[in-house]
Amino acid sequence: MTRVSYDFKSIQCKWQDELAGFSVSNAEILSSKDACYILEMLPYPSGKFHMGHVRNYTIGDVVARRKRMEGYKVIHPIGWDSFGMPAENAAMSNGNHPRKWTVSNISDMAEQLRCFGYMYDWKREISTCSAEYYTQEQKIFLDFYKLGLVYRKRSYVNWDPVDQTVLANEQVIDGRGWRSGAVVEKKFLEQWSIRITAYAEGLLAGLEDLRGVWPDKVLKMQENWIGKSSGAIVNFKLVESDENIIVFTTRPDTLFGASFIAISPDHKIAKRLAQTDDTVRNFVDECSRMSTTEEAIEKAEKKGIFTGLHVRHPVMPGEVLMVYIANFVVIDYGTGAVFGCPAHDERDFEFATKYGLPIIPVIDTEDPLPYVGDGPHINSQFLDGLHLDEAKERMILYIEELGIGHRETTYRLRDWLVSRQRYWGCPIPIIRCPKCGDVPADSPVLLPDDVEFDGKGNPLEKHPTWKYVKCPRCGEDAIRETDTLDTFFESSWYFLRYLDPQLTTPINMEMERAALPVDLYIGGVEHAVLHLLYARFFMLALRDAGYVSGSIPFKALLTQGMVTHKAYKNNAGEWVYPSDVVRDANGNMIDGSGNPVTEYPAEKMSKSKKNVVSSESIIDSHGVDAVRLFTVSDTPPEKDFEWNTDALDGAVRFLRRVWKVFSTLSSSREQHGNTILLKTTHMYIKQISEKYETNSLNKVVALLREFFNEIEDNVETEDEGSLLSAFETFTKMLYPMVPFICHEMWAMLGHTTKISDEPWPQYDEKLAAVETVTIAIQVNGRMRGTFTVEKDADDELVIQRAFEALGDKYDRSSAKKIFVVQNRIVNVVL
RNA sequence: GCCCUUGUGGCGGAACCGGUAGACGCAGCAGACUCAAAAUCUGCCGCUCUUUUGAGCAUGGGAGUUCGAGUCUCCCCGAGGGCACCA
Repeated sequence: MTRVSYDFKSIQCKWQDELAGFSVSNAEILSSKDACYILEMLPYPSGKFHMGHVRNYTIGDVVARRKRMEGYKVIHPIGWDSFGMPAENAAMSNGNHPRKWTVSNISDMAEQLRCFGYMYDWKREISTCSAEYYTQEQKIFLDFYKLGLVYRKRSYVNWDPVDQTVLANEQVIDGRGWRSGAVVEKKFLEQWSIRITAYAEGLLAGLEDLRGVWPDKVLKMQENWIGKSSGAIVNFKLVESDENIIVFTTRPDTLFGASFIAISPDHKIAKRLAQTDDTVRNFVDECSRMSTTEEAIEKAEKKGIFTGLHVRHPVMPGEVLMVYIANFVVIDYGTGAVFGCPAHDERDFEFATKYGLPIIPVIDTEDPLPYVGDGPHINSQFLDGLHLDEAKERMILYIEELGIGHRETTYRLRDWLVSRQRYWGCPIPIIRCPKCGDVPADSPVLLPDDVEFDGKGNPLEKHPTWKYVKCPRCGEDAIRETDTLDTFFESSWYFLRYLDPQLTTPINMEMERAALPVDLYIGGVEHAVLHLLYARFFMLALRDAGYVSGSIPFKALLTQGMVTHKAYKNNAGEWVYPSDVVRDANGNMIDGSGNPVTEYPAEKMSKSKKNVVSSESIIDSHGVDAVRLFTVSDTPPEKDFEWNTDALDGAVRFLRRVWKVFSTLSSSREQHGNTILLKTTHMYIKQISEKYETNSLNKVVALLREFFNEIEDNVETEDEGSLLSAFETFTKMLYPMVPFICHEMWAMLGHTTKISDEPWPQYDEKLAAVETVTIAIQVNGRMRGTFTVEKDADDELVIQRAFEALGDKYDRSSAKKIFVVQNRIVNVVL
């Protein structure tokens, strides 16, 4: 065998093209029953390929390569989420057109992906900013429109003052824009929305199908986001007029404890009063100025103002309740009005105490008020003595009987606001005609290229000609909608487009039946309620629009953790690159100029903290295989991964050792009898396959290293053929993680076929079986030694051997009881 | 405030269904090779006492169930995440 040293650079060069991709045609997929769709969240082409990408795509590639060896027709596509703000911002700062900027970034990033040896089907590549993609999306949009799932209305919306656009609820995190981080303002604007709330129940039910295959955390987050609550609607009649105040409650059982009504400052009655009453107007204005950030809400005092109005108690004739406008009642949940039951609600209690309102207990309890738990009802006429669930039920039936209310379920989920006042997005294909109203565009709406970026407003709005069109219905002058779609719209269905990216209709349904749901979807957990909720909604809506047959986009989900690194700051308050931190003579950390440095705990890699590691420099110094191996070693995929250059060195060291053993192998395949390594090999095939199956890649690496240690230990003693055979099996199982070195070794071992075409190793149950086991001996539950015995030996023999091993110190006759767990333990109780 | 997850050596992490805690690595220590260093190889490596042998203590803390608990139950503490004037 050739004895050249491990030179990762030449190996990378040699196999780059070989590894760059595998294509499986639709014909192959449709004719076989073994499609396996492995997908990683598509990247935004920022131009920067960071360690988060490396981790995400390495995990996906390892899984895809192994599935392919297992004989599946693997669909493993890649594409570009290429609409969005950064391209437009770049255009504003350097005058480069967003398309040019985007295309050039895509080519840079595609090159990086090739460098890492990721196996993609490049024939399926898509870019969401291409007309082929977004014009198909417009068809979907219009079909949703026809189904009544799209509407335009004026309402309070989240306005991001930095990105100069509105945002969906899901995109506001702690009162700030998800991308810009700016405090979101409330504006009353006319915007396009998607009726995702129509699918609230379906989205909730769909979570049940994903239990066990999606992380519990994600299911829980979506469940909370949808926020179903059941209760009742109750009408309270105003004393002063014929009007009603409609209230939603989850506690109709406490209706007899009602002592006031509170309406939102944005409630129509509050607004009407504000027109004539200065005190009310001042109060309403004050509330609208109130910040909606978390901290502000935390601190805000419960405040209210009496309207002068009263309502009749719906179930206690003769009783009258005062109506307040209160700052804690929000307009966009329930009906924007509540009844206050201070005895059994903390907020109502605070309010009632402040304004001297009655506190009427209706649940018998020893606990101090407010008491929100269950208990027998009191002061509640026909509910007296009943507990929570039954009391609720009886009250709902009662108000339904009286015709003053009904059972009601509400959701926290809001409709998805999808219009954005930006250029670089999919144009909303609607034409606004003064005569006909909103009319669907009769042909695809292309983004014009000749636009100006001066940073003020939407360039489409200011384009001299683009928006002026004739109405497709009446032929009169009309204008195009100049808003574009939220970019989450594109990522909500791209996994369907990969199945047939050139098709002249949006989705190839035959392929959808064959390939969906995606078998494994890999990406960051930050999309738990954004992208992952929208994609689930899309499947439901697309099914109703006749585009797909299934309802689940992703069968299994793996949310990988962040890549983190320690950060360092010097005494001047500047962040310092980890590589610039050294230790002085006293062992204290200092930077290059000798300033003392403080270490900060590992955090997500970010340029501003200088704790980034560039993928280019690291593959240059350590090689792609080592980086790939390292990123799947040690840490489970779903946990945060702390970058550690020493451990990366360890990965290189391991590959060198592998190479060293490889270069001493003989080409002889002659084997002499039943060897130790044969059994070892089968045991490891079994274990490693199992760990791959659950995507426990860190455990796969540990087992591969154990297996290799065994091979290495037997280099001198095993016959050449057995050694070679064990090593080849090892190489096949190592290959999905480090494809470059494995391709090279496989070829040099004299194979004319490629390792990527090898079938996954199978094990023989008999050979993989353990023959002897080590049994632990305990006396009164304390470890007192071990002994070995053949597997499945009967208890009597095991007990005998245990006492032999214990020696003279213990006598069997003095044992009160002896517990034997087969193949594991003997516990002698004295 | 509510909900969820989580806590194991100096570090990342293993440990099937309650049955030998610490696999596999990283760091560290000692030795071999070397003029020396690096690389490589060999050995050690939870803590305390002990000459070896061994004994005791150890999975955030405290109780409990059990022959036996990292694993199950209850209480408390810490960390991370989600939601939030949600009626």
